[in-house]
Amino acid sequence: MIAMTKNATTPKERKRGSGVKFVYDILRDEILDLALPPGSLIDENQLAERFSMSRTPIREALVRLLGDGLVTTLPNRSTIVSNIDFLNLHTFFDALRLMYRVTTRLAAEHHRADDLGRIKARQAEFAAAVKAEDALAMISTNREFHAEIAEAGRNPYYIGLFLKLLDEGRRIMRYYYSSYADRLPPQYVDEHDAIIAAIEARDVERADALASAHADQIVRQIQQMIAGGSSKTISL
Amino acid sequence: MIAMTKNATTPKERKRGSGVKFVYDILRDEILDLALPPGSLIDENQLAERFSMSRTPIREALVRLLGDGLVTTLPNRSTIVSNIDFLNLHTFFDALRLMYRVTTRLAAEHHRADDLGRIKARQAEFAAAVKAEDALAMISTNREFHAEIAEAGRNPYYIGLFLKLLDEGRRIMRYYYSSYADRLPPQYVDEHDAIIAAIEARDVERADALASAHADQIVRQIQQMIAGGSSKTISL
DNA sequence: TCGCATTTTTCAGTCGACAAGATAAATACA
DNA sequence: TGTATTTATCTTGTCGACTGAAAAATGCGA
Repeated sequence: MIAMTKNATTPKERKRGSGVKFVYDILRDEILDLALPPGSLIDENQLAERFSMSRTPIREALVRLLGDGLVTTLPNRSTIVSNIDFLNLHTFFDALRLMYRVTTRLAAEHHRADDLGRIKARQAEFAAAVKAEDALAMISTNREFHAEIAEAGRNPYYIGLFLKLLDEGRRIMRYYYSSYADRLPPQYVDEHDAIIAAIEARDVERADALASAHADQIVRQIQQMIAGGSSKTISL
Repeated sequence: MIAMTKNATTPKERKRGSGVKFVYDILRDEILDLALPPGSLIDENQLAERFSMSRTPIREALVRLLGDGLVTTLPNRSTIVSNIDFLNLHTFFDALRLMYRVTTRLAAEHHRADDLGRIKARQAEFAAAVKAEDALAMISTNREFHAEIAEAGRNPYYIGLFLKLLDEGRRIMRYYYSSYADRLPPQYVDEHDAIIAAIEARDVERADALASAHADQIVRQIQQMIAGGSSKTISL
């Protein structure tokens, strides 16, 4: 039997219509955290029992995950957690870099007064994670920081792709993540600050350049992790 | 009662597992062709009867369309065909332009021998549509042409977003499309040829520039359609 | 011991039914 | 006659069961 660890799962009753979102969110999280590693078999009956609900809402959640590309279904056979395409990681990096740039550009162009506050709040959270040397928190707060910037850019198409990429990045990082205190480059905090300043000054070109450099940094770090990492030892 | 026009729908039996894809494809097509205009109510029971199958596969198809953003569901109430966000069309144009550029760039960089053949085949189809002054065919063959280029670029993230944008474009064009022979700028054919040449020569920068200009052309034409079009008279 | 055909088992795809929200209709009341 | 409240209807969300297709298990002959 596979992992399929914990946990509670409300023994009580759920509100009508909430069931799907409930299992979707949980499964999605478990996939991105590699609690369900790529290739894991996903059994509908098992999930139905685990969440103590019928197969129907489970199925709907799986269809959504399919749409996100997080699971793959073999026709008439089991559905599995999608594999990470390690051979084509460069396409991922390329798209990630472009989205970093484009969203930051647009934020510099279109941000409104209250956007800055939210962005700075995310940056504070990120700084706290760096200070605490909590790499996992870094990943997630970094995501929120850049997602907030993307929101300020107000292009739903870019936002959608960017979020997808950031999530896939989370999965990749997890994969190559061995120890807690790998290397935590604190210059990220400064780079974030510089990006914020450029956005605030509405300096589109500078924002672009900074985001580009920042993206290169991050991509490089991930590539280092991949190259040097003891890999596949998923701690925690 | 709403439109929900034609048609046959296989009276015979379907193969197991094909049901969902079947209704998904048809509904998707009808939405993009505005046979189901934005805001249309989508009734599961009605569809179930129309396709003579249970509500379950219908439902799954709708969930997929939801993932594509083509339909919207009001909780516990009906699902409707998603509206076109006319107020933010500029975000659409912006993303479309970028994807035109990026995919063409990558095609120039990464295309392989047999890619050119496929691309040229699509271009031939496009030229035929132009010659026939069939604007609807132009839209669809133009889509296939650029989709083929995107495939040659081999970045699944860009391909995904680009296809989504091209489909949304089809819907928008349909919306503002009044007469068959609006204006059919034949220079598109030449522009396509130039793009092909640049890709073949692996001249990335030239391919980028040409794609950029081409995108601007197309965007401009759509904007003209919107501005001058008698609008909302959806013929055919 | 191995390869192939056959049976068994498992699980995805589909179905019909029921129950809970929500809306529209009907009724009561001021 | 207009507004509030109850009732009826309609539709979605969920359920349990059935069916069939593919994989695993079994049997058999070389």
